[in-house]
Amino acid sequence: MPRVFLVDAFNLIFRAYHARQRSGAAPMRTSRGSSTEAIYIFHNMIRRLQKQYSPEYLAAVFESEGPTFRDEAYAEYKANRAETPPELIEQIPAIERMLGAMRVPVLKAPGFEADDVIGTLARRAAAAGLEVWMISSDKDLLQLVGDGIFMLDPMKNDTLYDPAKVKEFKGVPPERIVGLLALVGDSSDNIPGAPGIGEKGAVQLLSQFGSLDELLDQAGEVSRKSYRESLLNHRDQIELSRRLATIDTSAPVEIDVELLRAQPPDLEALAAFYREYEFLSFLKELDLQAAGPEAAEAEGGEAEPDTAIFYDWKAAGCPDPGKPVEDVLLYAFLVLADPSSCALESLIARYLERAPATREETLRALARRLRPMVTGDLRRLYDEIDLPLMPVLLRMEQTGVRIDTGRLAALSSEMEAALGRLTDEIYALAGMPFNINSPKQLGEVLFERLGLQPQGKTSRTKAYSTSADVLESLAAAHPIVAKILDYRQLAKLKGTYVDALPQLISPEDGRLHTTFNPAGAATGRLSSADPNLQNIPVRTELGREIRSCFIPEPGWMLLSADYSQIELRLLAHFSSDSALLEAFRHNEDIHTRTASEIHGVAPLMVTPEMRRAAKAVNFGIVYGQTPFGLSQQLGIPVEEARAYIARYFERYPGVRIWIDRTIEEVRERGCTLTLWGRRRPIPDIASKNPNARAFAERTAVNTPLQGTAADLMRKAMILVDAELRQRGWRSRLLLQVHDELVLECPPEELGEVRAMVKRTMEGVEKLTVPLLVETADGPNWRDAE
DNA sequence: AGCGCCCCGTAC
DNA sequence: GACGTACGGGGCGCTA
Repeated sequence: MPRVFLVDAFNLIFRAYHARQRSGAAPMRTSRGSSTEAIYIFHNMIRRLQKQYSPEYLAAVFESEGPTFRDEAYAEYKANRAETPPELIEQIPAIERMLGAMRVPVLKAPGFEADDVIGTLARRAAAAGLEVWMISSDKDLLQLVGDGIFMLDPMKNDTLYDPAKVKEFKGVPPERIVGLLALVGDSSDNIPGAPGIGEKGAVQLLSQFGSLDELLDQAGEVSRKSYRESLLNHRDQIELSRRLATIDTSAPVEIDVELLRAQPPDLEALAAFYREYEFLSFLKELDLQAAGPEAAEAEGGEAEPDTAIFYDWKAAGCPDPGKPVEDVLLYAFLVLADPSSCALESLIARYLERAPATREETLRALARRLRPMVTGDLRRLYDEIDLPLMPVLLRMEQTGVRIDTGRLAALSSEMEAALGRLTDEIYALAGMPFNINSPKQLGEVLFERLGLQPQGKTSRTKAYSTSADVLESLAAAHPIVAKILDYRQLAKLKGTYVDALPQLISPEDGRLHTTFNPAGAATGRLSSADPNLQNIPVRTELGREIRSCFIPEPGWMLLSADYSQIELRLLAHFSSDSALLEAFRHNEDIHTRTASEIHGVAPLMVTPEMRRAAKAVNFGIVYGQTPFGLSQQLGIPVEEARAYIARYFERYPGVRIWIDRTIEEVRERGCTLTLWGRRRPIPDIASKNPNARAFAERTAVNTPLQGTAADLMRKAMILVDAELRQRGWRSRLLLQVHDELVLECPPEELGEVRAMVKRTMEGVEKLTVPLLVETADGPNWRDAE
């Protein structure tokens, strides 16, 4: 069906202009000093919409000058609105001229706002059988959505609103948006609404009573007193608010939709415009287009007729196997190894003179800049690991994982009740109610009201610390403390997992789909978000209850396979320390072995407490732990911790040597390297700030271990996925949690898949110590550990 | 109201 | 200050 795009010009110019100001971007001016920022932004937005969606009809709708019917109805209308910056106003005539050159019609109607013009045209075009997309970030327009009318919000990642999306976003369907606005009001338009009724209350009332009229008629029956009185006492004000919020769909716009049909630009006028406003890259592009395709290609460096350029695979989907692919995100991550620097905005700022008009051009330009930097080891990593991993990740994301929602809901109710009880008890012990979730209020209650001994202030704001280890040390001093610790754990697990996860379940297939970011961690680990499925609880009993809600397809099994002690094995490999090598070659329990070494007793004489301390030391070595850190961890004096660490290095001298050598090499080279040559720059290694330098040194030690483990796992995932597919098995990868893979398997495949996964993961690379993979399976994730 | 920072707490 | 890598929830202050 042909589409009509109605662009809410001023709304978008205003929003995009402010977004750019806030981002701190340098102001854009011509050499004569006139501002061109808004012109440039809007130009790019229109070009992008044209390229990306190729609408058959397109028009830009502007506000007309002078008062509208709303000003006549309500003198205070928009009285709160801040003055529009004059330099933005100045650019509007140029924008209209530019649209002329682009042959995009400009519409306005005196006495009406852009919303009314858009509404009128939208209804008319939809009635004529066209599909209408309103391009805007104005929530008021959502009232028009439905019956062939959609809204696209370019400021929100091109979110496209249909009636279901409106309901999801605002809590009410499009036909109740006006009611919602009338109740809630709008401070920026100075629409008063119903005092004391906020968005939540309004959604609840409208869902209960239906329309605004029904609500007003039955206002006496509203149960909450404050709402009832607000509705009864402010009826006139609510009616006025409704009138102001309602878009007029019968504005006098005497224009035939056919006149909005998309046309090619007036190239000469556009070139003149670009010249005048000094948009030189666009001017050059026009010249090249005029000179023909060969010239355009020569200008672009090597030919890319065939190559797909990616940044985000979720938008674009999987290319055919064998098709050349350049992924700008992967390139950037190999070069920079810093997740935040790999954001598109940040890459543009770092590598391009100015942002190209379209996303496609941006990616092309970035690929051209980054390509020559991905050579040698980095090129091999790209070709053999990072790129082949992408389809695997995409499949895992698309598959998702099944959740036992009933069990999760039951857990939520139990936890709710327990939290209620704890809250009462805590208030009673405190002698007053307060917000237990607020560290500030909690600190005041504990350390001022109840007089407990503060353990120190938090680093930045110098507030009382209420962290778990502080509270644990105070548990004996007052009975409230243990209750607060219980409350914290329950509130955390309930809020972060039990209540959050069901909301993210896809209505399409009832499964939970995460997003894996291949450039999410500086070491080369993956990260997982929305939801993060890499930090599902496991340590406490309640946490494991949550884990047990992750379940396979009915009748199938979950299979978990995890690398045992991968980082310590890599430490053995890198350091060649003979005791460490021997321990792993004999497949000893490494923590018991370390305890035995440190205390000079036979492994059989190692007590659980000795093993616990040794385990902390082993972990600490990998993280570059200090005596202070270990003393905190184990609750022992610093001197004792220092002695432990010293004993460790006496028994594993190769480790000491490797750590020193590694730091030295990073100092010379400026970066760390994994086994495959993935680089991470460590600029602070030469810092004069001792703190920064110490941090850099710990990073320098940790990154080769963590990063090599991450690379191993990436390779293993590619191999496991390939084998599953090649064998035509139905078993599939679901999750990766750094050293663990989770799959779901039909029962008849379980045995073979388990053996294959173990063999593949263990055999992924030949090291001087064996890699050991432990597998387990069960009817849920908890029981597959 | 939306955003960002902070504190805190999950995971490996 | 003090243990590496992440994500995210709630509080809270800032800006608009």
